[in-house]
Amino acid sequence: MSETLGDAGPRRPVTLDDVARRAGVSQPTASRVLNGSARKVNEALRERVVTAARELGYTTNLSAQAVARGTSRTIALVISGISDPYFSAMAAAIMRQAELAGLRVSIAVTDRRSDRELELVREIRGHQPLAIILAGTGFLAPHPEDTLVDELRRYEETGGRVVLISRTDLPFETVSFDNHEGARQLARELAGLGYRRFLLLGSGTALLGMQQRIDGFVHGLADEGISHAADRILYPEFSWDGARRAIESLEEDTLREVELVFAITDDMALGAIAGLRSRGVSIPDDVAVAGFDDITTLRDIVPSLTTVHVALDTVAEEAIHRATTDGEVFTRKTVPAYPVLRESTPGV
Amino acid sequence: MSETLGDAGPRRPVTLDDVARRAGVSQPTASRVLNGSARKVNEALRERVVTAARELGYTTNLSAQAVARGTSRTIALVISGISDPYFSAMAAAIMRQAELAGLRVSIAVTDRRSDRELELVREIRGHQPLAIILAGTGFLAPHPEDTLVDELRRYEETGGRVVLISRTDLPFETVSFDNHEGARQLARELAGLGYRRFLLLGSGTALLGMQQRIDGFVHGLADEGISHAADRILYPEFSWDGARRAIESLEEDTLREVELVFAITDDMALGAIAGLRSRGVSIPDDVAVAGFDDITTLRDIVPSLTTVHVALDTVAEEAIHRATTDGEVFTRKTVPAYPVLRESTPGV
DNA sequence: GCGCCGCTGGCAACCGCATTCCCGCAGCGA
DNA sequence: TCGCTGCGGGAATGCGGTTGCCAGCGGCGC
Repeated sequence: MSETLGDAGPRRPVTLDDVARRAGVSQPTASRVLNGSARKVNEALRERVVTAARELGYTTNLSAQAVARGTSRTIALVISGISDPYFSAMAAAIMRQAELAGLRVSIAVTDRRSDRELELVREIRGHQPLAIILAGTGFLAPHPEDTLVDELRRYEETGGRVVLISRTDLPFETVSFDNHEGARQLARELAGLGYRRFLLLGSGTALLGMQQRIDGFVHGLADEGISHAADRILYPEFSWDGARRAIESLEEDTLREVELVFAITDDMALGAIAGLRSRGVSIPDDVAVAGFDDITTLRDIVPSLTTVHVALDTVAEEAIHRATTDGEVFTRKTVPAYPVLRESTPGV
Repeated sequence: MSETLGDAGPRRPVTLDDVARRAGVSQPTASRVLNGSARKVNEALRERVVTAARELGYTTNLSAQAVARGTSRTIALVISGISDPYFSAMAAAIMRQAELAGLRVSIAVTDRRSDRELELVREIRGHQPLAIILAGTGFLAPHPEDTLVDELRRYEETGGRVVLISRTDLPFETVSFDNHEGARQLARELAGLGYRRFLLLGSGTALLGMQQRIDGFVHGLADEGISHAADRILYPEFSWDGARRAIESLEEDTLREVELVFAITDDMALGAIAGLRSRGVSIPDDVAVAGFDDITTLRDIVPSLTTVHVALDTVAEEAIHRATTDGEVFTRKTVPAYPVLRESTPGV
């Protein structure tokens, strides 16, 4: 055959037809053998098809399959940023769970731009995945969320499932951490260690989950009879740098009064630490610091960071479960979060 | 119409046909308007089509488009792990460049299992992307690489492009850092700071790029007349924990002689630091430490880590360029890497 | 020995979109 | 006014795979 000499030029990919022909069966039969079908095929034929497929190096054209079936075994994950340790840990957890469920996952990154988020969702809709999981914390301000909601609604109407993680602002299936309770417990533990004068760093951007952490912390302090906490709450830009700058621009007097800084994320806690150090403050001797998220890659920070641990795997599992179980309506589910005390808050 | 009352049950997604019908044009015309076609369409019709599409919330079915066109604007990125800061930074860089080039990127994670890697490549082949970029450091040992090579070859034969990052062991387009030169320059700088007695941490798994870092470092020391360096090279497991354990199980006498530990990755350098600290060694006063990769998320480590900076964006750009430019053969390209001295190596 | 049923393979239609080809039409020059 | 050219719309076909349906075959019961 010309097989032997034809090594140049892009050859056409091997199709199911090729396999069928080589195995001497019809194309539907080959399809039934190679791609999970309910119908049985005679063992001898099955064997021939499998062999032919292997010899030819056949791979199912997943696009064609998706078109024909009208659906795919893929779930789409939308996150804010891939190099953010929180999101990458989340993505890893989701992928782990998805693999267990025999699902592919395709990741899309919004880069924290909500226009991009909308664009991505539209594009994803074009892929007709089984489900869309939105793990990015939504930024309410910039663009009309209704457009996004519309888009997601449309997607749901055509049989897709939408799952939100840590984002209770949209009317879809939601899985989130117990931000309020986690922060509250943390506050109580810290109060138990003798801390009394706190500085809280929230998010300048309106983020529901983040505000819950602030509220929970304040609530926890109130539980312990510390009621003046709400005086010292800052809302800098929601980032490492935002936290650092907030600390750096603090009045000297104000800073001197602070015993402990609680930031709503580990990332911001690190920014706060950087800011504190640039002002010559020693941690934890002068000021203690606590964060939220318990990010693994921060294990090497010195002093080790007191924070609130969130069960990513549980959240991921719940999310995948909701993504794959259709019909039922779960509404909102909350996963526990609990404080982890480390060296950055040794107590007074 | 029944439109008004039919709000229950999965409705069929809006297709191009629906749009065409509503706009009162033929389906090809709608196609030409909505998806980039060479042919022009009358402005009035174009308008009608666009409006109809918007009103109906039409989204191109990308799978169908891929089937019809036989190709897609997607590139597939294969990395070892998503929560590894190095890979997530790499992925972020690739996505940035891809977006500039108007490409989608779908990420697949091997979890460092080479069987999974093979499986993924087969699956990816089924998606018929424009290109496959393999950024994971290959693990040569476990499975016959030829199978992977076969698979990639097949993919190339059907018009796809394969690009490898930091992985010079396979016969495809390759972009990598100048590991050797980067490490060599670092060694020379450190020698210039007065360090003389080094401990090197390599990779127990055979990884070409990683070995180059060791070789380059040794070479650099030799440049400075330090020739006995090769005595103190350890090859622990290629991970944070591997490095930590290697340090912890060091003989007391051996440890006492060490002035500086060079690890082939920042990750391992951190493991080494953890190990050193657990043995009561102060950094950098007793022992200095240097790594490789210059991972951004480690900015908060104290003391800040001396390392070798790699230009991720340049690598990503080169990779995308190779992924999109067909016909030409680029073979192997090297991107510079240069040392960055920080607090972890103050000099003797 | 006949009829019925169940099993399994193949035919053909179909999924949603792109593209080729054909044809009508307007515009232009002669 | 006629013919030619060029543009743009539409019918038909194809992409790779799936699935409803029919037909043929073998097994079984009576």
